[in-house]
Amino acid sequence: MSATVSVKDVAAAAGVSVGTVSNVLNRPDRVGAATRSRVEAAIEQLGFVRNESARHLRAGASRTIGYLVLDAANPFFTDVAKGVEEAARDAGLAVFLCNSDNSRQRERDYLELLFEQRVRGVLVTPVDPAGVEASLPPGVGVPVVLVDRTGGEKYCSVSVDDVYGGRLAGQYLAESGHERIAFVGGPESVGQVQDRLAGFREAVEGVGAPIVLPTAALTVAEGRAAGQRLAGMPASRRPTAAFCANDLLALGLLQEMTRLRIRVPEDLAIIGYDDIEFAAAAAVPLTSVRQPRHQIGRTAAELLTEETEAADGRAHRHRQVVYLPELIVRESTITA
Amino acid sequence: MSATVSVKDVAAAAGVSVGTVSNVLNRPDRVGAATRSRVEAAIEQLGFVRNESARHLRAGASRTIGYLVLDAANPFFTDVAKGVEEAARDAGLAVFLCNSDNSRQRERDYLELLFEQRVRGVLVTPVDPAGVEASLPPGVGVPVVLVDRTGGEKYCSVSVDDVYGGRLAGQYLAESGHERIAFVGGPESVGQVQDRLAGFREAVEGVGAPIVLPTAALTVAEGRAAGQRLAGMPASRRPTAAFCANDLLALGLLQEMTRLRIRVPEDLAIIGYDDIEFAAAAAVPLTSVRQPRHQIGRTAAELLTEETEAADGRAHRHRQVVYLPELIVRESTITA
DNA sequence: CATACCGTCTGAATCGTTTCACCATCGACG
DNA sequence: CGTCGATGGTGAAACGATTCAGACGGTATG
Repeated sequence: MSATVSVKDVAAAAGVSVGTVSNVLNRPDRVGAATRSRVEAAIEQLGFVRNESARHLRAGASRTIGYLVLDAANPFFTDVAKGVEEAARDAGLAVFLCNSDNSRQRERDYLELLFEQRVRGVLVTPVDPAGVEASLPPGVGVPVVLVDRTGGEKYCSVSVDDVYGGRLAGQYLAESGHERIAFVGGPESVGQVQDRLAGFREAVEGVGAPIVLPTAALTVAEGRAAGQRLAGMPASRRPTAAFCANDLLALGLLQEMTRLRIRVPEDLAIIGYDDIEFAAAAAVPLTSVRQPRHQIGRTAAELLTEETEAADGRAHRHRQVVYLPELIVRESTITA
Repeated sequence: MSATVSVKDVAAAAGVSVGTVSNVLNRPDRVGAATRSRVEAAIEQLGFVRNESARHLRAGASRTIGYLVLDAANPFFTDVAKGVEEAARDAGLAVFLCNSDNSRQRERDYLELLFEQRVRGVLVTPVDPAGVEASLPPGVGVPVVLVDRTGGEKYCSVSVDDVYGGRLAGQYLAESGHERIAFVGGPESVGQVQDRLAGFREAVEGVGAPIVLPTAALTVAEGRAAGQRLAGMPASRRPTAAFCANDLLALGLLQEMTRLRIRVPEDLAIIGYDDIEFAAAAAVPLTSVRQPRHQIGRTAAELLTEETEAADGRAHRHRQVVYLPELIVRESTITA
């Protein structure tokens, strides 16, 4: 039981050579029917499970890719992951999910682990927009595709134009007549936050600079905290609209407003970002900037397989796919 | 670049034998300082990355575990996963997350993959409570721990007493004076659903049998659908309280009630299950049966490492850890 | 001076699978 | 009857890292 069964054991039990066992496993048609069933019986009976490490050591290529995600608890990423898995499955690959949880250290550790495993390729949403390359030992021969970030010319990437998304939100609020407008989000080190704020700033310029409420993370709890700060402002100077860097923040903010009896959208209009499922499911359904989450995942996985296959032939040109987000208007911003 | 570098290349570059390179990697103290730095320079310069497959083939043990999850989009599981990762990290292990997405087929595929990789151990929340063993090729020597399910005597497991949880919800509603009570959940094949309903049934027996609204899945969308069915009932016969098999359903139900202007909790009290973060963040904060999500994950990972280590020594006795859930009362059931 | 011993390094064997050149058997064909 | 082709099977080499018995100087010990 405890001793693991190898092809050798199977071969002995079936009275054939190891080569034949391997053939049964990989090209059954090359083997006579009688022998084949004898080998198959032995496999079944001994409970043989092929050792990937050995197979892989010989073959050089694995059938697995890794997706290193920034925050597994954020529904945005799990939706992207679903797209990834779908496309990977179509290509006959399996996906290992890893969670860097916003930690540069864990990101590095997991990348190293994935490279050591010689996975077919790696998808990664990097913690630090700039420092991707620092964490990526170059030239291991493992293709890397950036997800939800661009990576210059050095990598394939799939991203969404966050500046444009911020602009969408800003324009909409400005056109709705709001004059005191807040931006809730942080930390600034996150590229997505920077870009969304930049686009937003630009769009609301006409009505004045936005009040920035920085947060320590993109979580529901931080959204609630920002809500308290916002509620603490005198009503005459309090913003009438808030754009949150993601939906988790927006949901937290919304909850806190409800608790403090500040009406949404009458007293405060709220826009989120990502359009996760919980955004529509909130009691005051959330206006949000939608990203094609599923599509992002699919495309990323497709770029990866493309790069993998190109490696065999001639050189591969890195591509940067950029999607445009879309504003989904719901009750949280509609004033009658 | 494309050709991968092996210890042999490093050895050649540093002018030493492969054995020495290996020693630098694994027991640096056995190697002279001068030689060591020469080897390290070569490693750095060639961009050498150790091939896990080879190392592992020789060593027989990997430093990775797998966690095969039922639904990566359900925050409950991502929270459990966080606990798993934490404990695994303490034990020096890395975690690969896999998502069976409620599909028996994918569950089998991923288990096979993990076994083939000879991971140190596997945590799994099985799709089918009964058919775990069917999917688990026995005796591969890879320890398996069941999460959120019990597995008889054959596996270690960490679970929560779902019957008790259902009873908690039922008792609370019955004591609150509700007489027409609904249960929202499904499919019945899911063990968790069965148990929660059983406990619930038992507890509300005194006030009459619950009205069961079956759902096809444990998702927000299905919760909304159930809400429509519920709203379609004549007000005189409509339940005054609903217990949902998980929080996603409850959130969907809540949203639909709000949309249809059925007041929560005045017209309909709602109890969810899991107490995910979004439950507290809902605009009508949700009463919910809380499971120690994080603790479940930690304990599961600890049982796994325990079993792994015991394998070396004498026989291992499987343990079943069962936690008790706790009712968290919030506004969604409080009638003034 | 011979011996023992230490620190350092080498080289070959090993893990389990795949692959490939090669062998045996047999029927068909000229 | 010899030859040719299939067809089905064999066995050893190879993948890359680890490990272990031993080689080689050099120093301390008796």
